[in-house]
Amino acid sequence: MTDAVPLSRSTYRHGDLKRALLDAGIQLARTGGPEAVTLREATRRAGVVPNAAYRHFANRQDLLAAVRAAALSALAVSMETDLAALSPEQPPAEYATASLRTIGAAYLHFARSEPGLFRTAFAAPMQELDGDAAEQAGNSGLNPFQLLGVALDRMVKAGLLPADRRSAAEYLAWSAVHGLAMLVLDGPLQGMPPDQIDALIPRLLSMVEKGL
Amino acid sequence: MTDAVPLSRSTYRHGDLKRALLDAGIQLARTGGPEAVTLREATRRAGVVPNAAYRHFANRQDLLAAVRAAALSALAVSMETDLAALSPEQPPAEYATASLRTIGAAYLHFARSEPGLFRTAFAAPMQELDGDAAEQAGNSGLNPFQLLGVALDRMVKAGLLPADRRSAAEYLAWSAVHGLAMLVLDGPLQGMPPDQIDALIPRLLSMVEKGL
DNA sequence: TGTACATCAGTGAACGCGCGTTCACTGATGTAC
DNA sequence: TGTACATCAGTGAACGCGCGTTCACTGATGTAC
Repeated sequence: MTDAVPLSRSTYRHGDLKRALLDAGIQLARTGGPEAVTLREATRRAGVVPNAAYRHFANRQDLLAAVRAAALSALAVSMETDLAALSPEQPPAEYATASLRTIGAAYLHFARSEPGLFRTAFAAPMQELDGDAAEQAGNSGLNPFQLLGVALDRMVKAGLLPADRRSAAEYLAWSAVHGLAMLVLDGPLQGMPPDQIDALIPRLLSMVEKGL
Repeated sequence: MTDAVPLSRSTYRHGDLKRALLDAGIQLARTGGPEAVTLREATRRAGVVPNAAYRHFANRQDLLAAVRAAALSALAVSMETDLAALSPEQPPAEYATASLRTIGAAYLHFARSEPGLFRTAFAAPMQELDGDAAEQAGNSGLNPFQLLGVALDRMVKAGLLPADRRSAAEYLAWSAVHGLAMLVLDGPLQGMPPDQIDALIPRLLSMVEKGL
């Protein structure tokens, strides 16, 4: 994705096949989830012969990893956008809870509006959860997991979360929203009417907030 | 699975190919999850030609559905076993919380000890969540979802859960445990050391208990 | 400014794989007489 | 009790599918002189 010299080596034969394959992969993931991301279909869409992909990706897994990174980045950006709409001027306690709820709501909104990307992002181990994997990050340079961490830190600072419960709190909050997302997307709650899901979300976020 | 006359039509040619295919399917699911449940491999293991499966299952989906039902039933039985170890004599409040925690713990234990079956059970819509789909049920005749409902009812009766929060509370509790299970099994938390997960579980269950 | 050359992105053809599913069949079993 | 027959569980062979991946190639581009 981010080469050392991204511009100098543009337009050669196809122009930018790597980018084209990645874009095709993202589209495939949007529509059909991770299983739909195949080298043959991606090259087909890029108007290129199947094995041409091997000039830019080691194999199918490699392309899939790039798509996954893009999906995670998209989620991070989406979270940041919603967070930016919050006023940091408000009382710390309100700001902290609003941050946490915004993160959770953005997560679930992403899951519902981009189910294919969501499934692609989270159907496999995430590299360097805490590290600085730039490809997964949003504009701030933080990935979704790290953004959640920031929100939880605010909760502690605001006195809403005891410091001794801060550790690993990410995983608890994450579990709750992730579980609902999966139940609704892939699981037994697939048939649930959207407005019933809408009603569930604030209740779930309240549970996390109070239960942490 | 449960024919009207299950014994009368046994041993014919193969003996009980339907059962053999189902068993093979369950083993495949245990090892490789739902994707591993294929007609060809199931028939191979049953020592039979591939298309013989069509005498007993309409197609691959049909076999998979049977395997899924068996997986759900296994989870229900596991929950019931743990619940049976509880003493109903104890104070209602304790009994209720213990029931709820036992359900959650059993769910997570099943997910971790039988990841393939777990993924098979919950990677698709569950038929008749509230209905009496006997194939998914444990010995009590209740499926996992219904067992959770019973535990929540006890919470209400014990005065630990306000009645106006009872509705749809299943989905909130379920989301939390399901999320952790998925993160650990298929998701970004795959690499987490088991004892760290062990430590997380009671905290998650507390969160649900307090947050509901 | 022009020419020879090396690079390497994309081609063309082919592999082997395992899958689900359909077809016409055969022969052991259960049953009617 | 014995025999003819119908049933239908399992056979054998074959289909088409899409996939990932490897091989030797070619020809447009960038570069060195």
